[in-house]
Amino acid sequence: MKKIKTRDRILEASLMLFNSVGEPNVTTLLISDELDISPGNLYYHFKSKGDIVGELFTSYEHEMHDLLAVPADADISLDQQSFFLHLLFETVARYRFLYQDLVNVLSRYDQLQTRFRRILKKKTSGFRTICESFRRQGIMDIRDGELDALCEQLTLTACYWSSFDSLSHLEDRESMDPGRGVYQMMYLLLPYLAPEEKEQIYLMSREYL
Amino acid sequence: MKKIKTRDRILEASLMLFNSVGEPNVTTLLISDELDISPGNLYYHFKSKGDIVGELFTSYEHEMHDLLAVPADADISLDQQSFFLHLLFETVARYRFLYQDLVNVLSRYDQLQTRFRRILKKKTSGFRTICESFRRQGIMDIRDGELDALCEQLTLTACYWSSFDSLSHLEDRESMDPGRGVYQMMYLLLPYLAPEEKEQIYLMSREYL
DNA sequence: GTCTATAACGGGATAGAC
DNA sequence: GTCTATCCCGTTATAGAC
Repeated sequence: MKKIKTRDRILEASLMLFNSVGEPNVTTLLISDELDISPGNLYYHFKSKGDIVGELFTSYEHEMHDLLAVPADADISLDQQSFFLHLLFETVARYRFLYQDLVNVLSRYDQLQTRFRRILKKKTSGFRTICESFRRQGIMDIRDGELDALCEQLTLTACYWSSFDSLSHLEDRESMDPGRGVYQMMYLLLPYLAPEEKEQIYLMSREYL
Repeated sequence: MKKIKTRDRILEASLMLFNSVGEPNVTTLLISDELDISPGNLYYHFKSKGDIVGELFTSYEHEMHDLLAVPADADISLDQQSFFLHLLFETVARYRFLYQDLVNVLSRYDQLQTRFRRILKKKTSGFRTICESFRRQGIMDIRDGELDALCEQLTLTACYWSSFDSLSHLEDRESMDPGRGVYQMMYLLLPYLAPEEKEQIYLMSREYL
C-alpha cells in the first residue's frame, strides 16, 4: 500500500471541501486542518489557493475535453446519448463548485474565464454534432434555427441543472440523482424525435416519475 | 428638486455595484466611496452589509410577488405571455447579483434560502397556470408529465439565462438583450403549440436572428 | 446625520527551524 | 517535506467628536 502524495491529497480534499461548502468559504487553513497538515506545508506544495483552484480546473478541462470528443460522422443511438449524458452530469457534479458560484469564481481567477467559455462552446458543438447525427439517421426532425436554440438550451441545462435541482428540491432528498438531469435533457429532445424514439424515452423516464 | 435620502442612495449604489462586480467583491468601503460618504455614515443607516443585501432581497421578493400574481382562470394570449416574460427578465436582470453567485450569497445570508426557494416555487406554478390556460384555450397540447418538466425547465431558464448569456457571448456585445431570453423561453413552448401560434412565434423570433 | 479614527477579526501568504 | 510562528492586508464594524 503506497502512500498517496500530500500534493494529491491536498487537491482531493480541496475539491471535496469546495463542493460541499463552496469555494469562497474554504480557507487554506480549513484545507490543511482537514488533512492534519500545517498551513505552511500546504504552501510548500501550492504557492497560492488560486493554484489549487487552477489545477482542479485543469483536471476538469481535461475530463471534459476527453468526454466531448464526439466523432462527427458516427451514427449515435439514443442509448449512447443517454450514456453520454450520464457521464457528462457525473463530471459536472464532480466539479460542481465551479458552477455554484460561477461568476464569483471566474472573476477572482480571471484566466479561467476564457477557458471556461471554450468548454461551453465545445459542449454546444458536441450537442450539435449529436443532433445532426440523429437528423441524418432520420430520428430527429428540427429546423436549423430551432436547432441552435436547442443546443444552447442543452448547454445551459447541463451547466445549471445540478445547482438548480439541489436548490429547488433540497427539502426532500439531499442526494442529487444525476438521472433526473439526464431525463430533463432527454425531455428537451423529445418533441423533435420520431414516434418510436419518443416511446423509448417515455419508457426510460418511468424510472424518474 | 428634493434630495434623495442617504439610506436610499446606499441601497441604489449597492445594487448597482453588486450587479456590476459581484456582491462578494463589493466592500462596505467601496459603497461609501462610491457615494462620497464615510463608512461610519453607512453603518449609521445599516447595521451590517447583510442588512443591505437583505433589504434588496426584500424588494426583489415584492417585485416578483406582484409580477407572479397570475390569475388562474384568465385566458392568456401569447402576446400577454411574451410581455410577462419581458417583465420577468427585466426584474431578474435588475437583481442579477443574486443569481450570479447564488450558492455563495444564499450560504452567507442563510435566512434567504427558504425565501428564494419560495419564489422559485411561485415561478414554477405561475408558468403552470399560464400553460394550463393555453391548454384550455386549445392552443397548447402537452401531456401532464411533460408539463411538469417544461415548467421546471422554464423556471431554470428564467433563473440562469442572463448569467449564461453574458458568460457565453461576452465577446460580441456586452449589453445583454432581455429579448433573447424571452425568445429562448418562447422557443421552449414552441413544440407544444398549435400551428397558428407556432407561426406567430416564428414571426416574433425574426428580430433575434 | 455625518465625520474621523480605530478596534477586531480573518484569511492569504512567508520565514526559518527541524 | 513538514512544522511553528508570524506578517500583512483587507474588511467589517464600532466609538466618539462634530
